[in-house]
Amino acid sequence: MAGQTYNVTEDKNRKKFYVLNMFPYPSGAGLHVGHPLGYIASDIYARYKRLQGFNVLNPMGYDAYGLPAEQYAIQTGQHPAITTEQNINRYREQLDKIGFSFDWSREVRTCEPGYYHWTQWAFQKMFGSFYCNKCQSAQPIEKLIEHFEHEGTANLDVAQSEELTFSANEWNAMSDVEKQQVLMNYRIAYLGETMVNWCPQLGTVLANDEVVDGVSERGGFPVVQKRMKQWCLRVSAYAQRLLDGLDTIDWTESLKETQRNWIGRSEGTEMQFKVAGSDIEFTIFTTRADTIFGVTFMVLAPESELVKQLTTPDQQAAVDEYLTYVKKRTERDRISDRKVTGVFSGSYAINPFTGDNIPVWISEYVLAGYGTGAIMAVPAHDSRDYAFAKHFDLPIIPLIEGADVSEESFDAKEGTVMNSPAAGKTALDGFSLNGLSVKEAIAATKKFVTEHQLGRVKVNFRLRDAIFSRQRYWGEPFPVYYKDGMPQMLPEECLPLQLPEVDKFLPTETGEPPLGNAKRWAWDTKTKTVVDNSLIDNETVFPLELNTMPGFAGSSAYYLRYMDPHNDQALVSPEADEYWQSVDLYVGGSEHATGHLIYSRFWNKFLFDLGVSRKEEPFQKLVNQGMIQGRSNFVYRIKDTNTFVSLGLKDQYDVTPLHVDVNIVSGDVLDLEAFKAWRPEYATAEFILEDGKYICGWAVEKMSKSMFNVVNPDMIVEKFGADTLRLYEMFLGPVEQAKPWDTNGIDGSHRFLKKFWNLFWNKEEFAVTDDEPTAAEMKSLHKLIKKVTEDIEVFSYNTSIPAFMIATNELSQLKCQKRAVLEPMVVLIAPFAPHIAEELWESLGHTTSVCDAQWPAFEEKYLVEDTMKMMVAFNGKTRFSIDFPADADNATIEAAARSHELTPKYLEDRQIMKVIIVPKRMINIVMK
RNA sequence: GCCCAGAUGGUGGAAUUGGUAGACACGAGGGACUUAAAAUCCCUUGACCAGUGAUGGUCGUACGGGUUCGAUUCCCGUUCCGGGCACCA
Repeated sequence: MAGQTYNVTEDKNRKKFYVLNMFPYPSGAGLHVGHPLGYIASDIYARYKRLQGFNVLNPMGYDAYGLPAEQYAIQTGQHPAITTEQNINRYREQLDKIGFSFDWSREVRTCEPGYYHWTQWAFQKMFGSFYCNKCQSAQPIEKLIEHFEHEGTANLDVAQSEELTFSANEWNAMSDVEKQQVLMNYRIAYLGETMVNWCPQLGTVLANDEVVDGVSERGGFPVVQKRMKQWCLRVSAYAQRLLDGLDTIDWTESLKETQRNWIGRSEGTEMQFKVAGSDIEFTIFTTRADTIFGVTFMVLAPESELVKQLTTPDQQAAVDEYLTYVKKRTERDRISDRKVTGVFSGSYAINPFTGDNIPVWISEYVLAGYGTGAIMAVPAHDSRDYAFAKHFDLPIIPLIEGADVSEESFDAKEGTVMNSPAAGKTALDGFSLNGLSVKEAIAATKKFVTEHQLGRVKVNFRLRDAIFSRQRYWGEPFPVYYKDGMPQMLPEECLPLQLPEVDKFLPTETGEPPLGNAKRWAWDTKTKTVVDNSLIDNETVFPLELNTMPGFAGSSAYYLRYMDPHNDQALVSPEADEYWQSVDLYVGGSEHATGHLIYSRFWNKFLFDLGVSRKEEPFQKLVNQGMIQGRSNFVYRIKDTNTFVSLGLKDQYDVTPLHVDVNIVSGDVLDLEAFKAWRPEYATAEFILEDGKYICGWAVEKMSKSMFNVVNPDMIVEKFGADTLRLYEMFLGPVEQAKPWDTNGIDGSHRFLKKFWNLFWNKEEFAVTDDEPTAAEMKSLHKLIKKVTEDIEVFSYNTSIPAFMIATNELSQLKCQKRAVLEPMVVLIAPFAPHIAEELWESLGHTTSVCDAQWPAFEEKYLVEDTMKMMVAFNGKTRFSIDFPADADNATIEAAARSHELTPKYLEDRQIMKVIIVPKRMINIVMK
């Protein structure tokens, strides 16, 4: 084992297999037993594939940029690079103890210039690209410029922030800065003034997936909406491809569903509404075009630009007051108290189908960021509109036959349409939906709207562009400088732009990001070097970007970098990429479903468009390992005393439950001396015991320091060995499932390994003979091969291990010491318990590593049962069973039946009419 | 509210295609070895009923129905737990 490496090269003579774990953020707390779960599962798979002859890439690295190191730096002044380095060393030490087969020569760290070179490079490429909807691909921005020079915005079908209209002449007449501003509207990485999630406590903006329930995911601080100029990635351009790609990959249905929800495709209609008494026209988006005859009011988002235009002078004061109120509310407020608020704008819109005047309201329940920020409200068939109409006493017109809308709206898309138009009224061009089903009505309305140019069919996505700036120090710097207020990219050959030194990691006094503290953070365009800020003259020396990139930047393409980690000419060479293609098995937590797993799919699709990545989807199969929860222990202190009472007796006293360190509890029995030594205040503790023991209470909680339920893998390895830890983690339950850690059961796994060992070791020496194995021994072996092979393929390791245990028990009873049986068993156990396998392999007289052995193939002939069972059942019950030889013919079966109770008399007595023999397991069915 | 995935002994969980439910392990109880302890090994362990006993019977996979000779498995409905999305029009 010593000195063995698992380093691989692109060996074209062998088939490749790429196994990947989500790389960890090296936190100061080190690994607990939950972290290695996924690594163990994927390591088993990697070792299995290697034994099958695959060239397996199984790399590991560190997602090294992150908030905790920066916050530690702010508190202590310790440079985050130092903290990160220390934590990485600790992680490596812990990982090495568990015996993973990682190719450490390919290790990456996102914070190293050699790595983030390519993060910056990809960002620059995104800046230099736009998204063409027609060819569904990213294209160089030069192509767009060419289009503008010839046609302006005519015949343009591209992803954009706003729909702009200008002619070729207008474009050509623009100044350079104006052109730059226009292009920003189309770039895939763009500087955009948008509403962002601003977290004042963290002093930075956050992406949508970093905000949970209106507070920051890290720290749980309030988040407010703020208009800011930030770098953004046009992820939304890829929405349809991100959705379609899900059908091509082997992920769990629930994870795909989560991504589908997040992408939020919705097919609907955009319709234009004119404003009464003016030539203003505005557009709304609806999925229920069929409800156009039930519209009784319109609603604008408070942030909508239309608010200014549509507010009448006599409503101005009320509207202003409302806008002030809305501005004060944080995201959290809006979620927690969902009260109905709003104000009338004073204007009326005209229903294009009926000509009716409809009041236009303003309310925060309409979101500026989705659709057009304006809706048509149909209170009868939308619960939100219904609540609004009830609150402000607006009319409600039911449109579905039989729907009772006196108490609540009827939101379901079913039923027969009525009142469309209402009796005695006529709509534009005699249009009517009455009598149609809702589905038909939606289709008919879409058709009518398109033909009469009242609007268009439109697909909307909930997926927002990713905000890509963070006001932090410990992240990738943008390779960007500013000239005339417009961002300029550093020349490609000047990358990487290295993170500068600062003396303070906090924002500057003027509120600029931490990089504002850097003294040497200016770009000299002549020498193409970073120079002192004092040299900035805005002619040849310019200020550099002060924001840094977010956490997901470095993790978005690391799987490509592992293919060719030391290449300083390219992110990945075409040769390496051609060989490794994409990740075959990706293992990690499902908490990344809407973050990393969306961003890296987007990032990879962009690189695919560029021709850098050969596969459109980066991760073919994905397995989410479940979280390992902690199992906390409690002691019960009698109030106002230092006396602790055992679990069974606690109800007789008035007690306070207190968390106790699980490491001084064994099988829920407290180690009293260790408890007294645990904390000074317990040194004089007294105990009320039951049966001479102190029994602790327990509960399943998140594994965390504060609950004293963190179990460190190092301790397990020290006590039982890495193989026991590996085996036990797999035996705990299905890999995908969340489950509590319970050290109690670990003895079983440990005992099994000892038993396995004792198949070879007869207390004095390794004893294995070259005798031919018996059929029974071969059967035991081949059943095991089949079971383990199939289980590994579908990742159900927890059922594989019992198979080992059964086989081991069977063979130990057979006093098996046959080489032909034991050698394959060692190979089989090798993925699960590599250390013991390696030692046994050597003891069997092999000079090569067990990794060079071949995974055994099972032979069908040993699997066939020698006896079959015939089951006799009637009245829904199995009555008895008869054994007979497996190769029996019908006469033999009949004879077997007759020799038992299944005689004609038996059948007659029970009024059994007929016996059916079905194939498969030869089960007999007896019918009355 | 919408969507997805679940529910099996005291516990974690097996049963992969509809075919003897509860593999394997933990825990518990009993026993062997031992001066003793540790270690190891063996037996019992879903519930209930009958029997001294071997054993036999009934019930039993959240709940209520259905399909089937036969359902943990398939279908319909209900309850509960977990996850995702959520003023997304």
